[in-house]
Amino acid sequence: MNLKLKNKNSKLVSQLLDWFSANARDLPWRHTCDPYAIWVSEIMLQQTQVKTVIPFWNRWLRELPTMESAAKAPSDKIHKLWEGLGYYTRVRNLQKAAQVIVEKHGGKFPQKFEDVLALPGIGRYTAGAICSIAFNQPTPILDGNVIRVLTRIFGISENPKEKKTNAQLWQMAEKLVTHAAGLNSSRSSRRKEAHSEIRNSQSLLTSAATVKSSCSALNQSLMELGALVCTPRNAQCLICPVKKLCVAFQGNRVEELPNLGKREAATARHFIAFVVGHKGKFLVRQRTAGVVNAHLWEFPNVETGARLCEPQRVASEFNALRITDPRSQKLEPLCTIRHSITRYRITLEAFAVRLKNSPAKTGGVWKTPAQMRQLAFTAAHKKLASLL
DNA sequence: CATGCGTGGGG
DNA sequence: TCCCCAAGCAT
Repeated sequence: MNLKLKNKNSKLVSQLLDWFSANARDLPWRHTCDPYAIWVSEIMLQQTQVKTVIPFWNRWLRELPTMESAAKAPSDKIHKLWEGLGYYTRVRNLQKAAQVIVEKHGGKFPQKFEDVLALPGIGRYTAGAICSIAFNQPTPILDGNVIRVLTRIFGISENPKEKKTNAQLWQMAEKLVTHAAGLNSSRSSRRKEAHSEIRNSQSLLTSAATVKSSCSALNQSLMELGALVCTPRNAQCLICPVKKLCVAFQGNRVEELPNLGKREAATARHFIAFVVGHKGKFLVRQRTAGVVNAHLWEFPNVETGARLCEPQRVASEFNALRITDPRSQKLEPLCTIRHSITRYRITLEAFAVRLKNSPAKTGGVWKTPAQMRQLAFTAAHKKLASLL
């Protein structure tokens, strides 16, 4: 039994490495061996699709190419570079970690797993990904893709979020990457050199027999298979390199796995926003720390219980903001934006307001469109800003 | 350990 | 249109 499993793992690893050698996508962060650049890609890729990340990663590396530049960049700049990616705590933790690396590690990215794990914004997955991909260490990874791939290959029907099952999956991932470590063609003394060779010469497309960074390649192969073949729906089992070893495929259970519970239903919410213009400037405000979209910019807005149709009620909401004398304004419907944020479906009705009188003191700031382009707006409000 | 955190792609 | 979910982490 034990021998059987070991044999299965061995076959899985070599077939995954072969498949990855021939099918790995040409992604920009696969052209570098700079741990800083790989780290940035891993943070951006958390809960975010590859296709979305590519332009953000290119822009970030162009604007902040080094650890030092990231550590000392202004807050406005890092938020603007992250604008549209979501989960903005990630970018603040990224900068905090860069500052820690500059101050405590001499600006050099740490290689010890425990040191990497201790950095803000880096959990078990990301630490494992960096140590394996950048340093070819046999550190396991377990993300959404790997969970899907492993639950199907091994036919695990328990919910992978349960503590016991989750631990089991981490153990499987560890066994696989440990197997891969034994396949490194170079001896330990040459491993590092060989590793940088493969990344620099872009020899991702070599056969497994010559793979020199097996830990890196194995971990990436699991995620790549999950992204390209072993997908949540319409999995391409017929072209899967490990279909013969896959319990779910052999038992026709692919659609059932992984067994993730059901999601909480979305809740509808309604907001109205005001685009207030006066002498070529517009009133905007920065969201406070500790709320959704903290530190990002937006137009003045309020949540309403339901969709507001009557102009009287909209005017009443605007007056409550005490921006100007109630009689000196003109409200014009601008647009309606629908978007989702976490588990809320939001309808945002926007109104343009042209002030006739001077505005009162408000909690916001007056900015020209050119100034606003330097600031990071929430996705919905960025659409409003683009109308100006 | 459950929950909050964003946004956009794709079926 | 609606829903799932994506290279997770912090609290």
